[in-house]
Amino acid sequence: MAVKTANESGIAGTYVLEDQIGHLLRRAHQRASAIFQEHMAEDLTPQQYAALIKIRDFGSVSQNRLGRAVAMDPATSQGVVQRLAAKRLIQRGDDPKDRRRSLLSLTPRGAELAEMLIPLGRKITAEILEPLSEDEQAAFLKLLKKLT
Amino acid sequence: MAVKTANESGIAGTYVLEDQIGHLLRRAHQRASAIFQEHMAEDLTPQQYAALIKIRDFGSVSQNRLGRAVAMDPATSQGVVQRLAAKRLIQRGDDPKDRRRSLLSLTPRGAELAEMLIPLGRKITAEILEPLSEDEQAAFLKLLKKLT
DNA sequence: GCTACTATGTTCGTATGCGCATGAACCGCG
DNA sequence: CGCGGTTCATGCGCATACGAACATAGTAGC
Repeated sequence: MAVKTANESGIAGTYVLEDQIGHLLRRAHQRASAIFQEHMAEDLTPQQYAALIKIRDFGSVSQNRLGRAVAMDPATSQGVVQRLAAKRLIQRGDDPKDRRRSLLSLTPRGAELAEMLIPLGRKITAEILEPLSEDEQAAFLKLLKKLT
Repeated sequence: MAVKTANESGIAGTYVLEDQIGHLLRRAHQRASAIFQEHMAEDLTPQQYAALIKIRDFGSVSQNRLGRAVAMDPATSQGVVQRLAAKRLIQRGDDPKDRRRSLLSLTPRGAELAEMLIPLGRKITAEILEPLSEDEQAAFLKLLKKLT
């Protein structure tokens, strides 16, 4: 029964939601987050984990700079930083050179935890990629990076 | 406990957040959403658009079934459906066979809008994939579907 | 026909995620 | 020095996203 009218380009095919990249990316991200939450310790969310690792890499960093590094809006990183601080994993110090900034750094507990969580992060990454072969994983990573 | 040290695989290398799939998927999804919002009409969010298209495909569908079709939690689809109804794009009817359900369907305005938006959806998909060549796009789609 | 299980829609709480606005502080240039 | 533009942190509003808990409504097994 007349499925053709849906078609603007004359020929074109059907429009299948499940074939749209945006939708697929959303679902893949959903699955990745679910796997992450399933295995991560300390009730850390993916974003909290990312922030923790980045602060570890920087040693000491302002909130905005951290946000840019992990691709978070300033308003968003604000909340993430707050929750990490509430968990006593990071602390805020003052920047003597810029009174607007608060310098974030890991607490001893945060530093210790970060080291313990990294191997866990590797396992999670492996599990997310498990449906793909080695070669496919490499190819996928390469293409995904182009879409960032 | 004692997950050995930071390194379960023995050698392993550095741990770069930017190489983790979860993080890359999140960023790619972020970019896709941004491109979508930039071009979509009627202030429709990606999820609202997905729901609209799916209801169009179904003709008439319950809220939970719709949610499963577009990969949304019942609690989440509730909100999306509410906002689409507030925009007068969909309407809720009663299911005579199951008094728990409310059957969703497009309003005339919603149906008309859906037809107009589909070509827009195609353009958006194309723009999101623009950084990739034709071959890469096909390969990426294929791999991405395996991770859903 | 009754009971146990399941399904549906809803509300609550928490966590992103972003646009927009604001106040404070910094910086470059004249 | 001072002024305009920029940066930083924060707040508010809206929209996902999902777990948990609920009341109501079907359904399967006995």
